[in-house]
Amino acid sequence: MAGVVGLEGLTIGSLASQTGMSKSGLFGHFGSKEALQFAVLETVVEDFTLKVIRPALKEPTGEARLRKLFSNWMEWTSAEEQAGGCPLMGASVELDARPGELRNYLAEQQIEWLDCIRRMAQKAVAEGNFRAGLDTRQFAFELHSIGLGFNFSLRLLQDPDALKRARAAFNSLIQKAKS
Amino acid sequence: MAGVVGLEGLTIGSLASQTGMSKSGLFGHFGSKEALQFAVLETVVEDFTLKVIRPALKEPTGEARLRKLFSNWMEWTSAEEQAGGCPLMGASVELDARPGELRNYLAEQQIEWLDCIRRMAQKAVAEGNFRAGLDTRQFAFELHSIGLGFNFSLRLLQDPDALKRARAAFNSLIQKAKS
DNA sequence: GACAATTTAGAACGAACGTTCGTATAATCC
DNA sequence: GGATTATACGAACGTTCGTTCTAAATTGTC
Repeated sequence: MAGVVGLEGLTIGSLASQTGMSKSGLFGHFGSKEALQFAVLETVVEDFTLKVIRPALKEPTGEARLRKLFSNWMEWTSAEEQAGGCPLMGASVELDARPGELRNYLAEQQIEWLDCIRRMAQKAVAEGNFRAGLDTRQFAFELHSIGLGFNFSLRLLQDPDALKRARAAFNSLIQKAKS
Repeated sequence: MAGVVGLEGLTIGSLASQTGMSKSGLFGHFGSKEALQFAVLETVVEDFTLKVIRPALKEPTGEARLRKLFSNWMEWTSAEEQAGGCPLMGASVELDARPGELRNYLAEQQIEWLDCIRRMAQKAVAEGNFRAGLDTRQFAFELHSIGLGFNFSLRLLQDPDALKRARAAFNSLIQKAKS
C-alpha cells in the first residue's frame, strides 16, 4: 500500500480495513502514524537486504557478485508484490524534502546501499578484474542511476524493453570498469 | 509546494493561505483538486520546455545541443525554487501506480522527453559525430537515468559531489556514443 | 455611470484524518 | 485458578479534507 500511495498517503483507516482490523486496534501497535511509517520503512529495508544483498554475498567476490546483486535488484524492483515500484525509490522522492527521523533513516540506508556497491566494485579492482584507479563511488552512482531509470521505465512508462535497457546499461558499465 | 509534499499532499487550504486567498476563492479557479493538480503539472511541463529544451534548440545540432540540454536540465533540477527536486521526477514516482488522467498526461510528456533526447542523439549520428548504428533509445534511457541519479544524490543524500558525478557519467556516455 | 461578468469571501457540508478513551476478550504468569 | 498483561474493539474527539452554496466585491464594457 505504501508503495502505491506513498508513506504519507498510507492511511491507518484503510490499512486497518485491508487487514480486517479495527482502526484503534491497529493503531495500538504503533502509537503514531510516524512510527507506522518507520516500521514500514524498516520492513522494506529488511526485505531488500534479505532478497537483494544477502544472496549476492554468496557469490564469489568481484564481477560475479556485482552481476548477482544487479539481477537480484532488478527482480526485486519489478516484483509483482511491489505494486508501486521499488518502495525505497518511492520513499526517496517522497521524503527528500521533508526533514525528520524518517528521512534521516532512509538517507542513512541509501548511503549504506551505495557504499555496498562501492565495496563490491573495490573488491573487483583489488582482484584485477576492474581496472586499477577506477572511481568506485562514481561506479556506484552510475549503477544506482540505472536502477532508477529501470524503475521509471518499467513503472511509469510501462516500457516492455525496460529490463533489456537496464541490462544493456549495466553491461556497458561493467565493460567500462574493465578498460 | 507540490514538489515538497507531492501532488496529493498539496492541499487547497494550505495553498490558499500561502497565496493569501480564501479556500473557496482559490478553489473556484479550478473546480476540483484533480484539475488543480493537472494545472500544476501543465505549468511544470511548460516551465521545463521553456528553460531546458527551448534554449538547447538554439545550439547547433548534435553533441553541442545535447550538452546544452544536459546542463540546462541539471540547472533546472537543482534550482532553488524547485524545493523538492525535479517535480516531474517526483510526480513520476507518485503517479506511477495511480491510473488516471494525470498519470496518462505525465507518461505522455515523459515519453516525449525521452524521444526528444533520442532525436537529438539521432541527429548526432546522422552528422557522423556519434557512431553509426548507435541505439539512440538506449542512449536516451541512460541519459535520463543519469538525471534521476543526480536528483537522488542531490536531494536525498545532499551529496556535494552530485553534479560532478552526473557530469562524469554524462561525459562517458557521450564518449561511448562516439566509439 | 449603469450593467453584466468575473472573481473573491464566508459559512457550512459530509467524510475522513490521526488520536484518545474505556472496556472486553485472550494470553501469560505465579 | 486468580491476578496480570497483551491485544483488539467501538465510540468519540477535534481537525482538516475537498466541495458546495450564496452573497459581496471587483472588473470590464457600452
